[in-house]
Amino acid sequence: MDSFKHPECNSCGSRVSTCLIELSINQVEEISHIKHSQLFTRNSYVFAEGQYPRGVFCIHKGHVKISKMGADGREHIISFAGTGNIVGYGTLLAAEKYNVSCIAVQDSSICLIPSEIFFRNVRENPSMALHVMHDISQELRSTSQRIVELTHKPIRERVAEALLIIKEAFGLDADGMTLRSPLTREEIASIVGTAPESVIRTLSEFKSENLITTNGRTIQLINMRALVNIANIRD
Amino acid sequence: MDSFKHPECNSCGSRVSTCLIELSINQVEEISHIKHSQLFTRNSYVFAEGQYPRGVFCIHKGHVKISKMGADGREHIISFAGTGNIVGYGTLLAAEKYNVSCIAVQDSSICLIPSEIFFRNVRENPSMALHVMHDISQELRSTSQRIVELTHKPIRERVAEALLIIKEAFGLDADGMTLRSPLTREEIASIVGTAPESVIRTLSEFKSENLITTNGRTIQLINMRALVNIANIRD
DNA sequence: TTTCAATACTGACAATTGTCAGGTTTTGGT
DNA sequence: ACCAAAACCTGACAATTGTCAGTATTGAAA
Repeated sequence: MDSFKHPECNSCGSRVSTCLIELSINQVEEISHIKHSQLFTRNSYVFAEGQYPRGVFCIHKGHVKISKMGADGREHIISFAGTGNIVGYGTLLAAEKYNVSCIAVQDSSICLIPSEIFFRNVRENPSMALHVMHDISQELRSTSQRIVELTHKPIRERVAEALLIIKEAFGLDADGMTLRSPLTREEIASIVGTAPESVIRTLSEFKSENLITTNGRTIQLINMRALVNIANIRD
Repeated sequence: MDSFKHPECNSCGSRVSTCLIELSINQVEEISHIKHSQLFTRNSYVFAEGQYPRGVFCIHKGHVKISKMGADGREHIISFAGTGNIVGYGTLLAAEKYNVSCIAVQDSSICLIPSEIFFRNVRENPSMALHVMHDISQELRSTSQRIVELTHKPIRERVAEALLIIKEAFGLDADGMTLRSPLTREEIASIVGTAPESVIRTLSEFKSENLITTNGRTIQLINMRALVNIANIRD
């Protein structure tokens, strides 16, 4: 979590893949000066449930999980974000405490854009405002989708889907099949909404059906088509 | 679903309880002329999964459920909205097809504000834009909350919580305990994410523990405190 | 390289929940 | 007020999933 040389906003992926694309060069320049930048090591908190937001976070490099503690003390992972994404504007705009935590799953370089400057730009720039609305709406859509999948699908389908979610979030190695994911089996269980043992058992099934192979913590998807089928996705 | 005499926006509850409060009298007047108004009977669709949005819906009077079909063909109810609420701006802003359906659970009077006029107001009025963002963010928060509760709580807790959700959405009769809800046991099951039989069984438990009484479809909450406890809510 | 704690895995068992089948009551339309 | 359809309820059973206990493997730090 040490401070270090600030990345330049101008050349940052977050600038072109998010609502910041709506800003002028001068506005980006201003943000570049005002923002804070930090390194977060794996498992360190970017923000935590119950804290008050002080701005929005740009992921300059790395990956984070958005998760939430259940009443029983178990984690549930709601989504992932990676290089070029912005996290935390939902809570900022709702003007409340965070109801989720954001935790680095890899060593990550992340910048904080303070509330005031974010709000000022949203207020003065209708295109940016619409872009933000668009992004939050998308988050809402995928969260609603997850509700239905978590409540109405058996574990086998949900584990298959989790593998696809991980692939989307972290990508594959050059071989086109090895998941670039630092997640433990327990974290996968927190995506699926089940116990780690159930995940492990399902992964063993998949192995014996030649859909995947594993090597320690890493997983290779060797029959993607079949996994998509099992996951039973329509959208 | 017949057309009928249009309600006046000026005196409508939606005007003061939503983002429309940010509009000037003239702007409200304009909407009042352009909007369409319809009566929806119980179980008729206000909009359906897969359709393209043509605007946002103001609930002048009545209640709707926002729900989604699972891959197994079972309904899941994500949330409710009632008199004075606006539904559907999430999808409109995401510029996609609806991924949820909106269905009247009572006979309801609902107005459609066309996309163009909604977008124009959002674009020209930063306060309205921020208000919309605020509301969507709140929806996102409660949807995230539901994910955790649905995946990590046993049925008993979720049924207790469903009763409290119904109370919030529909209110109580003058006696302070009878739920003003037209929902069937199957619909309650669609909130809880389980089979109707499981709901009925849990309600029977609650009855034998003197937490509720039932009279046909209607339910009286006679020990709210205990129900809150069982629901195991923290926020 | 060695060590040790964390993680991965397996099997057996228990608990929860879903499914099916049946009878009863309620509801809404005529 | 009646009737048919829908909704409610109960019990028995099956299937899924969670829990616990124990071993094997891994990988990060000394």
